[in-house]
This record gives sequence, C-alpha cells and structure tokens, in this order.
Amino acid sequence: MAGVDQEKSEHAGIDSARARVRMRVPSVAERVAQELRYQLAEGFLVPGAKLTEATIAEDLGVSRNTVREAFAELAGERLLLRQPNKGVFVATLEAGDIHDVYTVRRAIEVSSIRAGGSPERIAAVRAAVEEGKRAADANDNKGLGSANQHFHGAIVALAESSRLNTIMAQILAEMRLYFHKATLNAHFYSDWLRENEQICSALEAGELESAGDLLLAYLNRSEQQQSAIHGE
Amino acid sequence: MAGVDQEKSEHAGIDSARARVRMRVPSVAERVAQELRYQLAEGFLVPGAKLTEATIAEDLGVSRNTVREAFAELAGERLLLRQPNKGVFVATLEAGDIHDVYTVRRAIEVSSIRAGGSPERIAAVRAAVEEGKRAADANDNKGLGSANQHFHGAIVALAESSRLNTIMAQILAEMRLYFHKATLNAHFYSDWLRENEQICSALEAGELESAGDLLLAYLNRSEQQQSAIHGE
DNA sequence: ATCGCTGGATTGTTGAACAATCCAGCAGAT
DNA sequence: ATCTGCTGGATTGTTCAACAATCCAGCGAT
Repeated sequence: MAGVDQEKSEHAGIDSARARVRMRVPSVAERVAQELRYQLAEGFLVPGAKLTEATIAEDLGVSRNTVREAFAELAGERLLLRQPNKGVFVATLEAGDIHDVYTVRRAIEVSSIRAGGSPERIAAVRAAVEEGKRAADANDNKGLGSANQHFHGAIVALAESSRLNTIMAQILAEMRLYFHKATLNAHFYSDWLRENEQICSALEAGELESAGDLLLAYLNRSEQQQSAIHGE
Repeated sequence: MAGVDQEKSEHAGIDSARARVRMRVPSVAERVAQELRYQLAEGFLVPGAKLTEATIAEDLGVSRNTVREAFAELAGERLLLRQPNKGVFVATLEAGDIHDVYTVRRAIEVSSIRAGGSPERIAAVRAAVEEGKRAADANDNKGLGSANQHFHGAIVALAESSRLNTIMAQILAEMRLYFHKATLNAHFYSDWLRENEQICSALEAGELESAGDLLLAYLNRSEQQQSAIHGE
C-alpha cells in the first residue's frame, strides 16, 4: 500500500485512435525495485536495516517471489546486500568503500571531462551549476545535494556512453545512501559551489586539461572529507 | 542435466573436526546464472538467441522461478536482454555498443595504469604477458584470447578497487560474447603481443605516463579494428 | 559463563495455477 | 492478391501454498 499502486491506463471509449507507441508499463517487479530505490534514496531505509521478504511483500501488496526478483536487481546495483540464508540488508559503505567509490569516480568523471562533449551536453553541465546556485540562494539543502549530483552526472554524460551513465547512476545512488548518515551541513556544501563554477567555465572555454585537473582535485579533497566524517 | 549439478559436499564421518569457515555453497539460482554465464562465454548461446524459461528450467532441472531470478541477474550484467512479455534474449552488441564499451575501457584501464600499483599487482600483469607468449608458442588461439583478457583485467586490478574490478569483469564478459562472432584469426592477435610486452615494461619501469599512452593507443586502434570487422 | 539443544522464524526452492500478452496462421473483405 | 481482423496456442508475468534448509534467540544443564 506504499505507493506501488498505479492506475491501469483507462481511456475507455478511445479505441478508434490507435496507439502508436507502446505505453511503458513497468512490470510489478520493476515497480517494487523502483519503490525500494526511492525509499533508499529518501533515507527511509537506513543502511544495515534488514528487509524481510514477507513484510515487504505484504506492505507493497505483491508476492514474495516478486519481491525476490526486485531484491536480485537491487543487489546487483550494490544497494542491497544479500547474505545467503540470512536475508537482504541495506548496503552500508565502510571506510574502504569510500576510497573504492572515489576511485571509480576519478576514473570515469575525469576521463569524461577530458574528452569534452557536445555543446548541448556542456549546456547541461552549466544548467546543473545554475541549479546549485538557485538552491543555495533558497537555502535548500536537499536541492543543493541533488544539484551536485546532477552536476557530476552531467559531466559523465559528456561521454555519451550509456554504460558509463548507468555506472555513474549506480555510484551516485550508493553515495546517496551514505550521505544520509553524514548529515549534510551547509558548511560542507559551501566549497564546491564556486568550484563547480570554475570547472564548468574551464569546460566551456575548451580548457579540458585544466577542467580535468580541477575536477580531480575536487574528488581527492572530497574523498578526504568523507573519510574524515566517517571517522578513522 | 547440463552441468549445474554439484555434489553436496559429503565428508560423512568427519564431524568431530568442526568446520571453521562456512563452506561456500552458491544458491541454486546462482549456479544457474553461473552455468548460463559459462555457456554464453563458450559461445554455446549465440547473440540474439531466445531463452525460454520453461526449456531452461527443464534442462537444468530447476524451477521456472529460479531461472527467472538468474535471468534478472544476468540482465543486470547486460549479458541478457529482457523484453517485457516477449522473453529474454542473448545480448547483441550493435555498432554503437562497441564505441560504448571502449569508452568504458579507456576510462577505467587508463586511469588504473596511470595510478600504478603494488609490486604484486604489477607482477600479475607480467604473468599475463608471459601467459600470452606461451599460448602463442603453442598456437593456442583460445589461450591467446583469455591471456589478453587476463592482461587487461590485471591492469584494472592495479587500482585495488572491487567496484572497478567487477565493472571490468562485466565488460570483458560482454566482449567475450561479441568475439564469438568476430572469428578470432591469429593475424588479429599478432599485434598486441608485442604491445602488451611494451606496456608491461613501461609499467614495471615506473613510466606510468608512457604506459598509459601506449594503452590508450592500443584501445583506440582495437576499437577501430572491431568496428571494421563488424561492418559499417 | 559456556555448551548444546530446541523451537520458531526466515530464507531458498519448488510446483501449480491463472491472467495478460504475443504471435502465427487463417478466414474474409476490398 | 493484399490487407484486416480474429482466433488459438504458446510464453511470460505474477500469485499462492507448501516444504526443506538454515539461522537465531532463549533456555536448561554442566
């Protein structure tokens, strides 16, 4: 009963005008996965929490097998951790994982920005910067967070690679999970607003090396901050 | 009956000496996935082929639901393509996918080699080079192929990132799928044997920039060759 | 406290059932 | 002959109920 429900499209009389495009109707398993993704991103499900199949199945009004399929998908995305015969748990990022995640980000973000991109893609990066500024003006912390994610997503999108995009999307989803613990204070966000601006300007000016260096420096510093926050 | 079977470990009498480590017994779904991965890598299942749930379930002697779970996993790895209400098919790499795959490889391989790695990891790269030489001497085409994959896998392993490693493993699995169409002729492999040697030497000598450049050049050329083979 | 047992809860897997969807083949109309 | 629309069979999507295997907390005995 928690949002998975979705009206079956029902324009009753209109069958003379034929539908040209197949209406996108995600399978139930897919909708369950989507709902779980949402609850994970929103912090409803905290890292380490156990997800009991029967409970979730009942809550969402679907079968246990269907929940199982959704679990398999999310486990593949590293959002859930499957422990055989014990259950599935919301993934937790350990100290080592932070370095791991930033290693991936360094690889794909720097590589993407160094190769430049089409004017449209660059405009999308600029748009994310502006989105961040607006959120800052409005004191919208949540907005700041997603603006930053859009910024880095837009950088990877420069490469026009579907695979890189999905990899980045997964990494960002993992980090979202983690950020809910590291309570986001405005002070933490103050730095990179200017920095994103710089990176974007360099990109627009075609100074790809410089843009890459700036981005790399940001990622290194960000990793340090995250490690510090998480303790150790 | 096609290889999923696996003796339940049966040292009958020995129960006095307690087992300290949990024996790794993959779930049935996992074994099905593994078997399918194997058949895909081996070229038993050709790209585009349809996998009917009931058939596979019967062949492997497992339930349809279990097969379904395995499908979900492999679809997440992009080895299978799921078309709602139509079935799952062995993934096919189109012209665009080749560029896509190489974009990912450029990002993570070059990034990994530029960061260097521990002596042990570097030794693993060297080992893959030697493995290639041995396969060449033995005229073992199949061995040449896997040696090359080990080489590039070892390069990514330099980064010590579990996530990068799994990404690379998936990419390599995808390429294995594709290589079965592009019949591997010895002539095609002749080039990079020397090149791997060079890259490895540069790496061992600590000339990381040079090693990265060589690797990048190889990847670019390889992409061109692949595109050419696939037509277009 | 430690050890070992036991019972209940949860997962892993199966088999059967049914609705929804797709597809090939066929009848009929233009 | 080609197109249209129907129909039946096959396959997928999903549910349900069952059972074995496994885990875990509690409890009693040493």
